[in-house]
Amino acid sequence: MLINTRPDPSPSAHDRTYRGLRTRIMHGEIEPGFALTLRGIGKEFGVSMTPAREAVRRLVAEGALSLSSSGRVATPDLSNERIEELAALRSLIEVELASRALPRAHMALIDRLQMINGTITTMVETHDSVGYIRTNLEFHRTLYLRAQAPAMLAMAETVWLQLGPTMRKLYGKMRRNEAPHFHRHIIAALKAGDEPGLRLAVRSDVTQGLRMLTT
Amino acid sequence: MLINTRPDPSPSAHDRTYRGLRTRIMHGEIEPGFALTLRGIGKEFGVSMTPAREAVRRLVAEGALSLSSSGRVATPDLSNERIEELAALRSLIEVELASRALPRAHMALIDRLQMINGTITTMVETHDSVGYIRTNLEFHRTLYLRAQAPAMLAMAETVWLQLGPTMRKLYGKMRRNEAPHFHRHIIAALKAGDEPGLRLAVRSDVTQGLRMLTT
DNA sequence: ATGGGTGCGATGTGATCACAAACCGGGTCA
DNA sequence: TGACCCGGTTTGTGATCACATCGCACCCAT
Repeated sequence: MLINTRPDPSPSAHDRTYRGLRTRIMHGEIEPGFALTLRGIGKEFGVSMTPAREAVRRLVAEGALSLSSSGRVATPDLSNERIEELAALRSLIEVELASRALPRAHMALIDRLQMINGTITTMVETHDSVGYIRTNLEFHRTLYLRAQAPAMLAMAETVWLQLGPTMRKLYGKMRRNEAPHFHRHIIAALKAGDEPGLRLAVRSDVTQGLRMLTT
Repeated sequence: MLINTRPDPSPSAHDRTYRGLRTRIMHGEIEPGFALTLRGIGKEFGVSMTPAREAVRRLVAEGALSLSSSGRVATPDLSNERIEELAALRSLIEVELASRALPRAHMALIDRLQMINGTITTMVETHDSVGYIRTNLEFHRTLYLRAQAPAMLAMAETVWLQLGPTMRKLYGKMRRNEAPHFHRHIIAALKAGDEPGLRLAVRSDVTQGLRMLTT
């Protein structure tokens, strides 16, 4: 009766457009500063301008897109200060999410995380930066889902969304030859039930990428 | 040239509608579960359905409004678990904001906070719950503006927005006869440059209201 | 009298259109 | 040669319309 957790049986045109754009942005498939047009988005998703505009407005509200003064829409090119803020937000929220997930982390979850981490290694080896970002986010989301904190998770995803295009630039320029080793620390802390260690590992993993950009 | 921090010289119809609704929601002028209609919103702000729909979509994206399965829009009626999450988010983000504002807090800021706190007392005495919520938020925003962290502040305001209608219910039912005394602790810690004290005071102030609801 | 079906009004959705502003050329003149 | 102007084109905005869906109340049959 009140269970509306169903993912929506008939996705509206607006929702398809929104989800499509959102995924592309979050996974870093669009470079910072790239300009989009409503008619172009509409044509791409087979809808008219109206749903395209709603999807764009929604993404602007979430900080995934930037609206210039004349209404032109583009992916944002973040300043270093803003990147630092967003990294700090990631750290704050995700450390809390990990901490809440810890007591509920069964062995099945840890196995799944290890499997995802293996996929990340594959992505690194094949130099698939989009796949790397997507799988890395899947690693974090899988862990945080156990926290049973949907509002916090939504907040964290909003931050990921804002960092999407920048992550593309970041991981594009860094010589990456191995999966993030802090993921192993996270898994180890989960196994040991070590909360301080988990918090430190998550914080380190989240803020490691930042150092590449602002220095 | 690139300075588009100007608050927008000609507010569009969509923006007026959005801001109007947002203010009313954040200040607790609408009770939880109240239903709105696009045509009603349009008539109220003198615009057509299109800008009204965009404003609603934006507010839904920010969690300020809830979209039922059939597309009907209403202010959300939050569960206790969600309220706890949002309170925890407020605590995480606002403690960080206060901490970042501390080194930049001059005497003029402290004076201004004390003045706002006086206004809060007035609001309490006149039983103006909307005015109370508005002035209380002004107190926090004035402090956090000094942190020079716009992304974090935006995140905090999003949380306020989601809690708006619930705050109305909360402050409506509590017998309140004095301004929140943790505000005095905040001001004292600012004066003393006491960061741990400030963090504790902010955390206490933010989570105090929660206890009224979930118990 | 009451339960269920039916039709009308209200509501959200998406497409289309008219319009204004912005952008991007080329062409012209100093 | 270079800067400036100007017109065509692109783009966002907001209004309006047609339509599907939902809710609700009224009415009829049992």
